[in-house]
Amino acid sequence: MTTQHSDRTAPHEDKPRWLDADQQQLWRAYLEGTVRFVEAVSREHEERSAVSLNEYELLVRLSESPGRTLRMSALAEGLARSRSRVTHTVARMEARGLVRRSATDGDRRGVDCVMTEEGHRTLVEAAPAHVAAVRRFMVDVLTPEQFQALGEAMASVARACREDHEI
Amino acid sequence: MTTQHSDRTAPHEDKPRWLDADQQQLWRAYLEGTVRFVEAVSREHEERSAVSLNEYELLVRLSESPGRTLRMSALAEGLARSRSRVTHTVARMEARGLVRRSATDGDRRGVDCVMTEEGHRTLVEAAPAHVAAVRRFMVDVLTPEQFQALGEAMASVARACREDHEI
DNA sequence: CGTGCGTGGTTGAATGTTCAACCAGTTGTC
DNA sequence: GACAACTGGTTGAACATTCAACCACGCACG
Repeated sequence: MTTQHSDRTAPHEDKPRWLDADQQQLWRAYLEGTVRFVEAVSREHEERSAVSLNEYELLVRLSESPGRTLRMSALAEGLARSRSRVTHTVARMEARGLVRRSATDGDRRGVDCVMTEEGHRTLVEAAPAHVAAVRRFMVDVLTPEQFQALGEAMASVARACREDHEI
Repeated sequence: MTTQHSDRTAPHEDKPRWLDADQQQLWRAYLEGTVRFVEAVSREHEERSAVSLNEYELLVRLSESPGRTLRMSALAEGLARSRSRVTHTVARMEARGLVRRSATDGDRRGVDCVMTEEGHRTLVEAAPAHVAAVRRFMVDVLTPEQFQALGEAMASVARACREDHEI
């Protein structure tokens, strides 16, 4: 693992010094942690479930919405994904019978995405493995205080990103 | 099978209650924060730089290695990406003159990836915008204590994931 | 030696994502 | 009420990633 990081010799000269050494280390830990975490959770989905992590998250959103229904744009916004990506994903899931599309009433531009019974069943089947993975790789390895600090910090980050994007 | 479950009552009924309400909220914040953050930083790269966030991270690894060189497998492991993915990415970057491949000496199976002068120049040009984005969307919106807690928590998560993967 | 197995890396096809162009419907404005 | 600008969504081609099959080399053991 190449976390060799040093001021002593040439190798590091290239990187502008933009955080002090301690901060660098924290930043690296953040990077590695997030990527390994989604990797680990995704792996669980591939191995044990009929839907990918992405699809699972989409189903979760639908399951939480009244009528198990959400507009395409609301889905995209809620998942922080491009509209195009959601269109394609939903198309594939529709072909598998997990969701179904229907016109939004009131606004004829809109399209509602509705979770089917089959989609619901799939979600329920996938949930335990998902939950177990999140526990195993995150919740259970942190103290409650750490988990809370993590959530609060990321809430601030999310807000900053959201604000910037909207402007 | 049109066994309508009670759609209109508790919208949340579907999701097994696997974390208490507060924890749910923290978990959601984590999810949203991480995805919006990479989205925001990526956007900066698309807009202001010649390399994507992925390619940038690869160049950073090389810049930190002696001789600006790393074996393909070391790159893959360090970046937590599949070997295949690194092969393809490096192929594209090689075509653009950012890196170059050469045989590892001592082990004729191995391939070294070397950052070129051009690649180095590109990295140096891209760095300020990258740094600014990370500061703007994360470091500057957190207190030092928050940032530290975040880094430490993710270090634990990373360790848990790594251990699981190796076994 | 030779055979078998593990490692390092590539390949190409299938799959998923992005990007830009587009269509249809809505809203505002004069 | 007509026209421009905006919103919601789709399309298809370009691009990126994954997956499984594969090749070449190294290592161990008979």
